[in-house]
Amino acid sequence: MSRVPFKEQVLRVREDAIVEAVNRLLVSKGYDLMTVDEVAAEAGMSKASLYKHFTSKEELAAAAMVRVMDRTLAVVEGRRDQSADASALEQLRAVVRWTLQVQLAGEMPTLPSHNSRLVSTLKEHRAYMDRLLQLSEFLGEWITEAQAQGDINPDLPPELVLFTLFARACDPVLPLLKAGGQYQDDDLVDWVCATTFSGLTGPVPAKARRIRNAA
Amino acid sequence: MSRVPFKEQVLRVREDAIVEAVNRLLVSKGYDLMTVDEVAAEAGMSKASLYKHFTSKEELAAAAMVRVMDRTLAVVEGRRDQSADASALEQLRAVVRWTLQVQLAGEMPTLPSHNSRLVSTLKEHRAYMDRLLQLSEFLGEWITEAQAQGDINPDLPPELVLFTLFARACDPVLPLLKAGGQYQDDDLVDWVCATTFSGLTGPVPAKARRIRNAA
DNA sequence: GTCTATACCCGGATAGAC
DNA sequence: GTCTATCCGGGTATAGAC
Repeated sequence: MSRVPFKEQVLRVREDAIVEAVNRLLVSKGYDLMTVDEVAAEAGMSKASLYKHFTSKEELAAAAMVRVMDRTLAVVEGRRDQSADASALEQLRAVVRWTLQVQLAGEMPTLPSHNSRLVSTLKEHRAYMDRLLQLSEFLGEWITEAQAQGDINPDLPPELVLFTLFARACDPVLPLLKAGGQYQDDDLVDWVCATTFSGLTGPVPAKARRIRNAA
Repeated sequence: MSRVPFKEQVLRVREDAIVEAVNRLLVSKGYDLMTVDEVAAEAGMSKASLYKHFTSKEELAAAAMVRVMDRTLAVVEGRRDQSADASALEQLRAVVRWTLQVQLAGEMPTLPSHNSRLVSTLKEHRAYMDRLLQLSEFLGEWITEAQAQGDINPDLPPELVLFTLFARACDPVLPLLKAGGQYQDDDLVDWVCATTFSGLTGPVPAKARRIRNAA
């Protein structure tokens, strides 16, 4: 077996602690209000040490996004291999469900789209862009398959479907309802998942359809 | 007729210019990256003068939100009075369409939900909260009516429906697709509106339903 | 590589003359 | 009420000793 130098292991552990802290802070305060001092404090080191691992605040954010991308890719690839009998629509629905659960668990980081420095850092970031493209391809296959089977509206551009699914990762509806505090997490996930695929109208029972069409 | 003092007219005009500038900057850079210096420059006055009208950056943001609320309330009340024959669902759909168009036109301001100072300023802000509640009541009536008629899924909490509609005002799908630049604005509005009410599955033609249910 | 201390800058808010 | 000039907190990033 190949020996991993002890020093590198320590390095990895510390960097994991940093990225973990960034993730927590991105969730709780958002990128702009997150300070590098806080990250260092949460990760248990000084700010200067932190800057030896990551060269800028933008790089910290990118690392957190890489981490969540890896988690997502693991889920997607897992379902590819082990639930290959599921329909494309079911696969997509399962991924959305998982995304909503991660968000409810307070583990889904998001970044402000307005910050142009941050956006360009991400666009240059190989590790991040590779994973983003990889994920888009996986989902894209399921999307076109579901459209071919008529499970997703074939008139919609696949791009729009993809973005709509991505958008569930930062859907404001979930935190708003959770803040109200009068619903079970599972119900929230069910409802948002249902509206994503079936809309507010909902899956129309045959009876209601007849009545409405008659009107 | 009651005479409006000239000085007050000037005041109003200048404050309109300020709020207009804030709106533009909120759209283009977002709250965090918007600086009060920029607002003053765009409004054509010095920062110190600006602070005579609005006492803080948060108040500026609140004023912009009041403005967009007023625009929205005008649309809603207009449809109430002049399109009273439309179904509740049609009314809601029309409001969503209008919202999406405003967003595409680059006139829809949004605020970061993470900033707790900002959030508490808004919660204390009478003018803003009054309008928010008023709008929620108007939409709430249409929502329960549409649910009673079976046009909106009655199993969904009205709250969730309301939040889902509100969320269209800051839907990231629209700007993402617009950035791609290969679709007409009208199509984008149609598609997002369709997915909001009918979901990604889309309005299911009877034929497809039979085929799928048989499988 | 880790720390303490600090340079440097930017942005919100204000002082004080007019 | 408007301006110029300034304060001051806080944030990113770095210097330099260990």
